[in-house]
Amino acid sequence: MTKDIEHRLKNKDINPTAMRLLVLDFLTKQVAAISLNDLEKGMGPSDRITLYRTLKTFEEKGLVHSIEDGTGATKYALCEDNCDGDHHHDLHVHFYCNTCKETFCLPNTKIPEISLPKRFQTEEMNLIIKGICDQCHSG
Amino acid sequence: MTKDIEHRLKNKDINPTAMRLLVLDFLTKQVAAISLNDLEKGMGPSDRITLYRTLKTFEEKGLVHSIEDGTGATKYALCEDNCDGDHHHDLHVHFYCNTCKETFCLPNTKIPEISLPKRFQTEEMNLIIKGICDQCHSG
DNA sequence: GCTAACATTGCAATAGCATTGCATCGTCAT
DNA sequence: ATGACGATGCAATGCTATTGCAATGTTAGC
Repeated sequence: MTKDIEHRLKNKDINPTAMRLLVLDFLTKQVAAISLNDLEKGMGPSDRITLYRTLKTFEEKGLVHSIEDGTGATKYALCEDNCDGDHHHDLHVHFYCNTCKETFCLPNTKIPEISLPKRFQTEEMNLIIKGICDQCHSG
Repeated sequence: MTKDIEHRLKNKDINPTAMRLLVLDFLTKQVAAISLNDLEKGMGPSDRITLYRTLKTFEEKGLVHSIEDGTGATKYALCEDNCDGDHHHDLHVHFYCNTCKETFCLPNTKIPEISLPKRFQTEEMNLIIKGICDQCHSG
C-alpha cells in the first residue's frame, strides 16, 4: 500500500512527495544495497541529481544509511533500526560479495566491542567483510 | 640509511629506483596514513601519476596497504605484517579521527573473528573506527 | 480563488579522485 | 652498441559527488 510507504516517510519527518514515495518503494524492494547509479537505472526516467538529494534527505532523517564498500560508489540501504538523523548506529556488518559484486546488510551480525588503545574514543564503526555470499557459494 | 630503504624494496621484489626510494623514505616518516594528495604535497615537485603508480606498485608487492576511510580519497600506509601481493591480511583496525581528520593504523588492535550467517565466506575484512584519537582527546 | 512563502525538482556546471594511453627515457643484458 | 623492458611524465578521460540557479509544485493565509 502506498499509505504504508507514506506513513514511513511522515514518521521520519520527511515530506512525502511523489518522487520520494517512488524511491522508498523501490528501496524496500531491494535485496542488496544499491548505488545511485543502480537507483537511476532501476527507476523510470528520473533525474539523477534529484535521486541523489532524495537519498541524502533519507539519510539525514535516518531512513537509510550509506555504505562505503570500497568500490568507490556509495551504496544505500534502508535502516532496520530506529535510527534518527543524529544517531546512525548501524552497528551491523556489511558484506560485499566478490563474485556477484553486491553489497548486503547483515542486520543480525553485529560489530563486536573493540577495545582501542588508551585515549582513543569511538564514535562510529564500519565493518565491511568481503568474500562470497550465500547465493554465490558453490556446493 | 638509504641502503636500508633499498633493501626493503628489493626484499619485496621492487626495482629500487630513485623515485621509489624517495617515496618509501617519505612513507616511513609518516605517522598517519596519507592520501595521494598528501604524498604529492609532501614530496618535492613530482608527477602525480608517477606517485599514483608507485603506490600501486607498492601495494601489489605487499609493501603498503590502501585504506578506504570514507573520506573519498584512498589513504596508504606501510604494511607492518609480512604481506605479499596476494595476501594483504592487514587485519588490524584503522582509526579515523573526526577532529584532526587523520587516519591511523592500529596494528595492535586486531579485527576479531566474526561469525557470519550460513554459507557466507570471508575473504577480507575492513574495519574503520571513527572517533577522537589520542592526540586530539582533551583532558 | 489568489498570492506569498517555502520546499522540491530538474538542468547545467564543476570539483576531485582514479585511471589509462602514449611517447620518452633510463637501465640492463647480450 | 642495441634491443628489450621497465619506469617516468604528460595529456586526456571517466566516474562519482556536489553546488548554483531557475522552474515548478505545494501549502497557508487572506
